[in-house]
Parts: sequence; structure tokens; C-alpha cells
Amino acid sequence: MSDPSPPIIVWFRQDLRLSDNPALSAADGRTVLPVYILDEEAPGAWGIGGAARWWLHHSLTALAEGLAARGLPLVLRRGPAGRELSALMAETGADTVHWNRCYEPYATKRDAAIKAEFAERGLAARSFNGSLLAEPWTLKTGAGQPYRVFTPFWKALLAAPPPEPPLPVPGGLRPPARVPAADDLASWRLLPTRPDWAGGLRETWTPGEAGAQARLADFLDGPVAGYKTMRDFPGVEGTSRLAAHLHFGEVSPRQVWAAARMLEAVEGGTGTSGIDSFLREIGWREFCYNLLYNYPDIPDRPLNPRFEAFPWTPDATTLSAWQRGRTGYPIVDAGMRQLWRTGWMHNRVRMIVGSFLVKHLLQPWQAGEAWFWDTLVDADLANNACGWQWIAGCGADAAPYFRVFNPVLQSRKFDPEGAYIRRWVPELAGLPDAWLHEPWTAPADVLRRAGVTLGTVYPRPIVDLAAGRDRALAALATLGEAS
DNA sequence: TTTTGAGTTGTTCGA
DNA sequence: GTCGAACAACTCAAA
Repeated sequence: MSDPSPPIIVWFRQDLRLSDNPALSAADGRTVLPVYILDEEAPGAWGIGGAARWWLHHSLTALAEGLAARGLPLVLRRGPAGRELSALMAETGADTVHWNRCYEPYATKRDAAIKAEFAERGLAARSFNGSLLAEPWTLKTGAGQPYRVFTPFWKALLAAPPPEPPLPVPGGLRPPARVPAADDLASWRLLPTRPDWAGGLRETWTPGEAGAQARLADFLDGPVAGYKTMRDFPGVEGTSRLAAHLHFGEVSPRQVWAAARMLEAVEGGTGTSGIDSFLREIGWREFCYNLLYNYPDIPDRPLNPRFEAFPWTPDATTLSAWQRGRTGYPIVDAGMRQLWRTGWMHNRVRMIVGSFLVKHLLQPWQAGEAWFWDTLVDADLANNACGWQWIAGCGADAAPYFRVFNPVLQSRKFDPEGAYIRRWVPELAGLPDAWLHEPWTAPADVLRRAGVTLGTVYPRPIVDLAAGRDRALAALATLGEAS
């Protein structure tokens, strides 16, 4: 016997929120069965990284609580998504599933296959846009090609019809009469044990929709005003820190957009406020998704094929020193330790450590990408791939080849008083500002008074800056000769 | 089709 | 200390 009122299955993915959730709202007034599937078997998928697994656990907990407050369950299942959805439909008599789209290559393939299979069986799969301001197939150049340069992409996005206003939490969702068997979240073992390295994450983040909305409100209430300049100073809380919330869909870009525009209207936006700079960053997220959708190889291969021949010098010892924050360059080590400890790194510092790894150390950008993937709570396939290709110079819209960040100059410029370095590299905290950014140049007595012994307490530089820069430029020059 | 202006986030060198 | 130019050549996107 089939259920007299079979539910609509709402499949949550990277949209772990109840507000502005088109797939959920489209089921308003109906019986719904909310589902999350841990699908680690989709071909081509990048398995969720360690820090992101921690976040996912807490975000799912928050989502389940939000649903429970409305009398609804969250059914957790594990396995191939198509198989699990089919099973749930058989168990409940449901003939319709809703989801908000994902854009990772493995996900678009998998979802298209599910849709096709369901259509053959007379089942309905309805997908919605819950994660982007503009679908990645809508914005094209005059020649009908995907954009490969940010600025024209951004202009096109601004010229397009504005995003729809965000949706409220639907008020008429009805719980199903029967709830199918579900996994216990703890059985997924998303949280670290032995050792529990998540202490710094717990201190830093509040995953979940409420935490995301609070973070957005706090940011728009204060730091956004000075965002244009202050976002470059890692010792200051000048950025939004919304990346992970956006990745997991605890807040939608439409909600961010609407809230920022509202604030701009209230303040009589002049175009010089931090709001426009901030929205540009939301635009970068869109651009990265656009690139990933249209060039699905970018997580693995350089968009500029000439870089296939780049003479990288992969070396496990070098990579390990970078990962552990033992390069001897304080700003680099501070960033890598912030990442390890909190699952996040300030954007300015991401560029510095990225440039250092691929230029001065000549390690393949994919090695940095993989490390970020495992350690960032906001690990996002589109953003991560684009960021690393940009800093490596192999993306379509890349920095000029000669743009090699000098970690000492960057450090002096953006952490002039050393607040960031002293926080994350405490063994150098006693050094005066004049020497903090390059301790190997400090006189012996200055080092002694600060309690710093180079080579033991703190490493000597892993590479000479000038030599590393010259080596990188020489390596880049080989690409020109090859063609 | 051809032309033209431009391209997130920089560094170094020499005046 | 400050300032402007040089740093390759190429590709993109629109006119």
C-alpha cells in the first residue's frame, strides 16, 4: 500500500539552510521529507577534506535542529545518491525530489544521470538555483563564449537583471506520516578523534544557518565600511569570513546581495563604500563557478596549456616545511599555522603563501591546492582551483608572470606592527618590529634578548628570496622557448 | 575581419 | 625616501 500522501523529497546538498531555499520553498504547503546523503562514491568527486568534514557535521546538526523546530525530520543516508534516493522513494511512495543545483563536474554528471533515470521511471526530479546569482550558462561574451576575464564578467553580471529577492522560510511544510530508517550522524565519523585537532575550529566558528546570518549581520554592521582597505590587513578582522558559510549554503549569495544592497540604499551608496568592494568578491565566487562549470578540468590541469610543461620541482621535505609553517618567513609561517589551527587563512596571506610555494619553492600549485582542500573549512572546488591557478599564473585571468610576491615586503606593508605574526608565530613575539619580518637579519644581541635562536627556536629561511625569484622567472621563461 | 584597449591583489631599479 | 618606468608577450572582449 502506498502512503496516502507521499512526501516530496527535498535533497539538501550545499544549501544547508531553510531561508531562501528554492527547492524547499517549492514544496511549501506539501508533505516533505528532508534528506541529506553523504555520497563519497560519485566518480570524480573530491572527497570532503578534514576541516570541511568537521564543519559539515555541525552544519547538519544545526539544520536538523532547525527542521525539528518545525516538526520535520532530517533523514541521513550514506552511499551513491541515485541509489539512496531511489530507495527512499520506494520506501515512502514519493515520486518527486527537489534539489538546488551543484556545479562541480562530478555533481553535474551524477545529477543529470539521476534526472534521466528518474524520467524513464516516471519520477520527477526538479532542480533549482539556490547557490549562484547567475547560472553559469547564462552569462556569455558577445561571441557566445564563457568569460575568461573577471572584469568583463563582472560588468555583465551587473548589467544582467538583478537577482530575485531572497525567499522566506516556508511556513507550510508538513511532516511525513512515517520517517524511513536513517543513519546516526555520529556514525559518519566526520569529527576528528585521536587526536582531536578541532579545538581551534570550535573557538573560531559557528557553523549553521543562524551562525551564518549572524556573521553576515555583524560584518555589514561594522567591518564592511572599511572593507576596501582593511581587508588587506590580516591582523585586523576586516573581512567577512563568510566563505565557509557560503560554501555549505548556510547563507545564499542572494541573501548577501540583498542585505548589502539594502545597506547601500540606507547609506545612499556612493560607490566608494566598502560594500561595492565586498560585492565584487561575491562576484569572484560567481566567476570561479562560471569557470569551473565551463572548464571542468581546472581543479587538476592548468587552464593555460603551456603550463603543462612548467618545470616544477616537487619535493616532500619542502612541501612539508610549508605545510607545517616552518619556512623561516614569518608571514608565511603565520598563515600556514593559522590555517592548521583554525581551518582558515586570511585572503591576503593566502596569496602570499601561495606565491611563495609555487614561485620561490617551485612546488606544483596542485600540491598547495590539495593542502588547502584538506585544511580549509571553506574548501570549495571552484574557488580553490581558481585561486591557485591565478597565483601560479596559469589561469586565463592570471597575474602577470613577473608578479612574484615578496613575503618580506608584503609582511611589512600589510602587517606593519606584527599583530598577525606575533599571534601565530609566538616564538618571535619578542622581536622588535624592525626585525620581526626578517629575523635572520637581526643582530645577534637582538635575537638573544628576544629569546630567538635561529635554526632551533625558529627556522632559518628555507630559500633565499632573490635566488628563488630568479629561479622562478627562469622557469617561466622556459615556457616561452618551448612554443 | 581587424583593431584597440585592457587585464584583482607586485617588485625592482634607477633617477 | 619617493617616484615612474620597466618587466613579455599574449589573450580576451568589444568596437
